[in-house]
Amino acid sequence: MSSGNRPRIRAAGRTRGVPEATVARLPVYLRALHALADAGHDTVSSEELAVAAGVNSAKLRKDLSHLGSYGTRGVGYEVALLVDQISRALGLTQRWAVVLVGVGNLGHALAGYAGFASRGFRIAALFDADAERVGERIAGQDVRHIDDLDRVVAEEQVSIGVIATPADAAQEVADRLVEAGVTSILNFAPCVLQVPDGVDVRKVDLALELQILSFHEQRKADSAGTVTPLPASHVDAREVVGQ
Amino acid sequence: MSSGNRPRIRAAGRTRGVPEATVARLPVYLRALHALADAGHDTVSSEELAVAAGVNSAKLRKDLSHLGSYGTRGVGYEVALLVDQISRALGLTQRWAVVLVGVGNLGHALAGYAGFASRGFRIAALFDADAERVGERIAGQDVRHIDDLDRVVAEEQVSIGVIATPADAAQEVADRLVEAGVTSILNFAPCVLQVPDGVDVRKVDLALELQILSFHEQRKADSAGTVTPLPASHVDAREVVGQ
DNA sequence: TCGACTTTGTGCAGGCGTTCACAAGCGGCT
DNA sequence: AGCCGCTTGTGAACGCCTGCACAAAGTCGA
Repeated sequence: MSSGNRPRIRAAGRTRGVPEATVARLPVYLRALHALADAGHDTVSSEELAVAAGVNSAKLRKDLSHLGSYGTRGVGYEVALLVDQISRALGLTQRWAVVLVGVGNLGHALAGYAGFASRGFRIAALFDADAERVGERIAGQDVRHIDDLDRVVAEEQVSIGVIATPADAAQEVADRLVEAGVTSILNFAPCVLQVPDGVDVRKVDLALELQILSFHEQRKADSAGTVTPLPASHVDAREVVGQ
Repeated sequence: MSSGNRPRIRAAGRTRGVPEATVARLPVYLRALHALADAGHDTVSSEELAVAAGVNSAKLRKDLSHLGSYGTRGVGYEVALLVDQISRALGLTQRWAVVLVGVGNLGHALAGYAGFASRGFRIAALFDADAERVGERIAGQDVRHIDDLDRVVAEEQVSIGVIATPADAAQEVADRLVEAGVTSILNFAPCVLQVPDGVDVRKVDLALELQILSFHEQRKADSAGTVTPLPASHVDAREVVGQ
């Protein structure tokens, strides 16, 4: 996880005590619920929603129980209510302002990614260190120079930063983001970032995922070779969907 | 999880018994080792490498112990040897052929992403269903029509497919990939894929990561509000780096 | 050659997450 | 009104992962 290994913090707040693993699945449930709502469903059972989200129904129910009791026994969950509750738990009732640093290949794509806007995030500004790129217009935004970062973050109440620079620039960008007041960073650069306590970092490493797939591919090839020479005969029953 | 929750498979093969959580970290170690090698380091201690990879040193040693005993007590690990062993474990001694389906905003960026090539993956072909896009030249490759998928996968021995299409097209693309013989899929479309047993799916959801950050941001804001009105006073000591 | 120091590899305990299985609760039908 | 069937919410068991702490094993210097 992934992921959740550190003890979750029992801080004061409505959503305290929600396990990290659950938090990571809430967006998936939310997406499935939106799809169900669009399809005209009014209520949904844990079994149906679990299938749509690709998880076990018991896990789903336990996840939802961390947010409260919003189901009706014998009936299921009201889709609209659940959308509202999960959105609230995830903090999506407000529209977060995000800055994106690095408008190279990947940064370009991220700037134009519709999924951000549709899920409650607003790209407040694009930055790059390359003077050549400053002023370029991408997805309705002018690319600004990284030196303007402090001002924009303060003016636009930005708390989330996205790093899409080359790896060798990522740490410096992270430092500047933190100094400007950003407290959450999504890092696409293939490197480990050092940040002070209180700053959350999540990383997305495109090549890393492929390398994990490579591991399993090799394993399949090995076992196919040792067990039986047929290529697609005995591959084992697995999925890795969960991340 | 992310991640590793299903029981790992004890299949016949050299790398059996490597926990999923360990597999997910091996690429990180590998990257750190490459950086150390470039910096001229010949050997490295578990403590040094752990810092570079952002993990606990005991965890690192236990991870490496799953691959075998490649360290020297009192000295550390030989960088070159470790690179070799991890590469072998991950199946990176061969160069995997990958097909990329969907050359929209994100697909474009992925096609040009240098990190794939530098880590042992070769993009064998680009595909799109839009006739408008077929023939377009991206990163030295001609975009082909999705109907050519079967032929290319067979000819080029492709076992890994990357989906970068809109969500509503992803399932059909996945079906066609599987039918063509692909056994590992990296899915960038924001939806859950149904695939037969024996096919591995990993998903990367850009908006999902932001939503997780949103959750923690809200929690910080809540606790800052309830504990003390100062904005950046008491944010709790956390990192989420691990994923 | 011997002793001191350094670092690996691992046994073990604790915590988190997943899953099973079932009691509790709600709606609908008679 | 009462019963039946369905679904939620959760107690409990199990397994994986993490991190501590230490013995084993190697190097370096005298």
